[in-house]
Amino acid sequence: MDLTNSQEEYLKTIYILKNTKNEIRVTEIANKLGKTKASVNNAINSLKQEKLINYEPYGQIELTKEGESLARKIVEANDIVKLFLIEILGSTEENAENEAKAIKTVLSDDTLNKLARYTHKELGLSSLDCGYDINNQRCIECARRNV
Amino acid sequence: MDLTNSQEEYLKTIYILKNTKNEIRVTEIANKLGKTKASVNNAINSLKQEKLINYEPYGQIELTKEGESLARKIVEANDIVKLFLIEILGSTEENAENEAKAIKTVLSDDTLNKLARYTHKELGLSSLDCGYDINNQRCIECARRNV
DNA sequence: TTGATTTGTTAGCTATATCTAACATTATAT
DNA sequence: ATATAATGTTAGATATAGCTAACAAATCAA
Repeated sequence: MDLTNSQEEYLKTIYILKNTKNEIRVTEIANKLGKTKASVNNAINSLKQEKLINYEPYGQIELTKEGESLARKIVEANDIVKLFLIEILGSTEENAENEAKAIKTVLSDDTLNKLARYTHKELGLSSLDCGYDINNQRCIECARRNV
Repeated sequence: MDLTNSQEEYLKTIYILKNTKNEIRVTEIANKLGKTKASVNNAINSLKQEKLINYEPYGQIELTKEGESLARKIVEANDIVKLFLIEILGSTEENAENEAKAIKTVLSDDTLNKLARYTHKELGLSSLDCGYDINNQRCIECARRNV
């Protein structure tokens, strides 16, 4: 039931595009990820099979409830790693983006939570331990500041 | 010329076994990595093709100069990530081992250096910035403490 | 409204990485 | 010295993830 890196990448992209455009096109995903339309087609069919998106040929791409929640988690994991790389280690935005993408797929929820809490604390966003939990409610402070 | 994750994993294992045993057997690698002997066979042939190991059927596995240096780097990257996960985030040894393995393959040299320096500094192993560089000489303090 | 352009799909190929099963070689023990 | 066990190899299958090229459907413009 676990997604492959590739599937996560596609799901993340769909989620992000959903929040900026009203229509998602296969071509758009392909361009964004630097893949061919054929590859995207394969990918969305595999996501459909996993019931993470609804899709009919030539139709709209829609995230299912499960797909949406999984995507949210993936994006959030990405943000956690990126924040750490940029703010704590001093990586560049571009570098952080690339590496976060790859790293987030291999970290356990527990590690992600630890990393988020550590980073928040170091940055003074929370006093001691914000109790961040990627699967549940985010700490109020973190939510307010969107970190 | 870049190795795949899988190749890195095999190379790392060979390097580590070399330092503990005088003989490396295909079966041993297979057990250590939880793969079949057939898979190991494929892998060592691909490493041979990359000139990272010397190997003749039924013979000894030997790291070439290039293989040895690459392996050293992989192991060191692994240690950097593991140290951070355990000492800074408080992960368990087991968890850190698993995640470090996966993470190290995607981090740039630059990020690894930053992570090492950050961890060393936080742990008080170095005063300010130990100047750790995975490709060159390690800082004297780090080398002495083997971190 | 119809032809051109854009968008999406399908078929078939490639490469990596795994597996199982069968076979070959080497080592061991009596 | 030879049978058995351990070790190593090969062949062939599967799955993922990508590609190109050819085709199909939808959209747009004249």
